[in-house]
Amino acid sequence: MRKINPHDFKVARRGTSRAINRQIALNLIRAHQPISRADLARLMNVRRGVASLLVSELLEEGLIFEGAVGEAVGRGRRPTFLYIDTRQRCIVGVDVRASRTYIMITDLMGHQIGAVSSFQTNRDHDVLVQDLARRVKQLLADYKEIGSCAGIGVVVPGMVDLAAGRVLHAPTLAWRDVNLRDPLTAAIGFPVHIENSGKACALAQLWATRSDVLTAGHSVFVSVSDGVGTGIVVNGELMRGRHNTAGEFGHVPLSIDGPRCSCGATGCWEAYVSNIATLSRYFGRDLAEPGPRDVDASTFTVEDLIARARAGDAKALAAINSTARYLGLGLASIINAVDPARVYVGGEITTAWSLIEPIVRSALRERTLTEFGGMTEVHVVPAEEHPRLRGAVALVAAPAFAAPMVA
Amino acid sequence: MRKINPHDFKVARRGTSRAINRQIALNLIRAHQPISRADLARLMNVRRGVASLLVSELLEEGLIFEGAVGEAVGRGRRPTFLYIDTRQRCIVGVDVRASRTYIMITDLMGHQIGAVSSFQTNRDHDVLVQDLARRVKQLLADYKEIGSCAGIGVVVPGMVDLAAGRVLHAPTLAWRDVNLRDPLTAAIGFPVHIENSGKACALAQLWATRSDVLTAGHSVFVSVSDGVGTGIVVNGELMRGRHNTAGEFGHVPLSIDGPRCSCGATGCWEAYVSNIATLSRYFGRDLAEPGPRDVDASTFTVEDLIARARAGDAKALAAINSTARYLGLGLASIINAVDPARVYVGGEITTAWSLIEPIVRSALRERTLTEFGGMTEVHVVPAEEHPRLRGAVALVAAPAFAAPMVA
DNA sequence: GAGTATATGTTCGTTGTTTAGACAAAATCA
DNA sequence: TGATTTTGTCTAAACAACGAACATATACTC
Repeated sequence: MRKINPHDFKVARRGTSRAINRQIALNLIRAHQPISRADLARLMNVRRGVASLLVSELLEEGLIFEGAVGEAVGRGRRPTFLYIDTRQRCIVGVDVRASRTYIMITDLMGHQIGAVSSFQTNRDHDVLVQDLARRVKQLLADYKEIGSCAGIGVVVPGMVDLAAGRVLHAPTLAWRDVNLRDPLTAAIGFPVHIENSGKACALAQLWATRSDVLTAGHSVFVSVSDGVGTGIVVNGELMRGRHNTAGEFGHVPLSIDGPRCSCGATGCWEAYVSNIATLSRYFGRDLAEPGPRDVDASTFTVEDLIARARAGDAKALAAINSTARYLGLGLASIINAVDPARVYVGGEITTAWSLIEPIVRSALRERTLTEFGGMTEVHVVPAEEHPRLRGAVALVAAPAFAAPMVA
Repeated sequence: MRKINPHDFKVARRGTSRAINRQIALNLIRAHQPISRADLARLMNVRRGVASLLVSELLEEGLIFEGAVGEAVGRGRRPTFLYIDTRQRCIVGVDVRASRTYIMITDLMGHQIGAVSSFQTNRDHDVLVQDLARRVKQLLADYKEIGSCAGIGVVVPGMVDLAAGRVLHAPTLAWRDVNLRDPLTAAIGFPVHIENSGKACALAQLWATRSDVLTAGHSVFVSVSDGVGTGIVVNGELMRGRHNTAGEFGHVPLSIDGPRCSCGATGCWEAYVSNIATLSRYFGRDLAEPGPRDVDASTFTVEDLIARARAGDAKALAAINSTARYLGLGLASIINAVDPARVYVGGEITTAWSLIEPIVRSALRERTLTEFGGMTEVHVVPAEEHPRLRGAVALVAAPAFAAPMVA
């Protein structure tokens, strides 16, 4: 039950019905391919004639293509199968992180082509833009046979002004109000989309075809790394808020008297569960504080810590278990606030999931208000799936499939 | 950019464009009445012919009516003004609270008719249903000349299963899984809508005509009384989540080591800012704990406390100031999570707003992540506006104006 | 192998809706 | 009194869903 905004609405024009049904058809083909015109008509509950017209329109625009004639199910004429046309177009996804920047190339469905490459992130954004432009151009040249590029998606660990294409604040990169989109667009020559990494991860899961049935348009992505990034999907739409800064559950407190957080406040969830927090707990001091560090502490990662815990280091296990408990307590707050059908968790800590899952779940149940909330599905997204890169790709791929704005 | 759910979508039928434009027209008349067909056509950017057809449809259905011929602005034929037809229909709003239950009767626009009445809440829900049915019937008989009743809206301080019309859990009433809707419908004979009070308050503000311009579909309602109720509006739609339990920011922690909350957990925001928490702070002990209470503590209200603070009682002022600070800290979490254009605050504590606003604002700024967030408008809703009763009424009134479900 | 049944995909007339423009009615101004 | 302007209605054209018929292609049956 949405309210129509009397100052910003979309009147239905002559072509609106067609536009709506066209997008529905496109999405059904995406979700059920290979699929025939007749099956499409049955799914949409319209006459075959209508489905045929919609299909011919999508064919003309090159969004879908007719594959081989399929096998007949019983008797009768064999169907001609339809597919999303992922040939001749590609998407480049870029994940800018504090230490390294990752690049991936995919087809229009977001299927990975070739390997993920990476290079050291230069914190001077002008240099980074040049680095990126060179590498993206090289990648597109290497995969020339795949066809033209539909766009570049870039995710950054910080807040983004979508309209201006600017990174408002990225603490780990020490960026403030950096225009990344326009210089990149100018240097590469293809449209560039920029977004916060947590939001993009949530988008990627929303648009992943496998998630269709269960999440029903309500899901949450929590990315635990140096910081904690979150993206919230409500009613099938990413929650952006008034300034595209919604969804920052990483800085909701667990204890306002708790440890200092990178954001300047104290006791944020992030200050309890981020990789830095976990390592600090292990080393028994605050790694965020400036000061001398031994070699161990500066190169030692959470993966190393998990390895030690698995090898029987009780102190390592205790540090991870603490993080697990705080993770569950924070997830409970998100579940109480959003009531999602599923929570996705990504980040290095998930490699220890078999160790920590019971602790996470028990902490989660401890603070969820309802029995349903306590049973909320928590789904681990392993690093090999490259959730941030998939999010970057989704920035480019998703708009073509989105519902038209109406009413 | 909403995703189309390939398992639950709405195909555009022949009448879909009409249905969309009909609702837009209805909303524009609601927002701009009195308005002529020609002005409506200009606002919608359609031909006058289309607007005329839409209007005649709305006239036939009795949703609007033609008023007197208006004054001509310059030369030319005078316009005939259109209005939402609030005659001959009424709505009854019911606010069930732990101590008392309130009843109000309004027209279809939600404009109050007569005075608000109230009676003591009987915690036996069967008795309460009978009490309510009798009083609502009496009220409708008293205002017989207003016309037939479009429906009864009931708000309760607890979680509600909308599909089943059941109150899942209302702690202050000690209700669990109580079917309120069906017995009430049977006893009164008009459709009954039940909803959580925080959600309903948010709905009422969303549908209040004055808020159209500024909130842009992103707003939050926080109701501070015995507990803390919240309702979140995202993209012009109330955030319900998978089980209609979304929006419970009252139980997001300020400090997980903090005081015990009625929900069973510790350190919830509610345990810091609810009226009970404020009074406990003043009396120096936990009022939620069972045990002997002096007369003072059981009849003394937050309003009394505020009166003492205004009269110069330093201890009272300190208790209120603490609440103000915690209020601001919690609001910051909501703002970080939702990034609303405006936050509405209701409840007894708002009568002290002139005292506490600077403290609330400063605490809010302390924990908001962005400058924009820190500037988020906080709007006090005084008790005289009866926000919960308006919410109850909105449950009945809003569906007629909502955008049609499409795509 | 011919005929029948069945499924796919196209075509065509019907109905409903927006779009474009003309027209009558009503008011102001010269 | 006539020109001008605005409102509201009406008509034809374009467009899209609806409904049914038709051609095509395959499998099954006798």
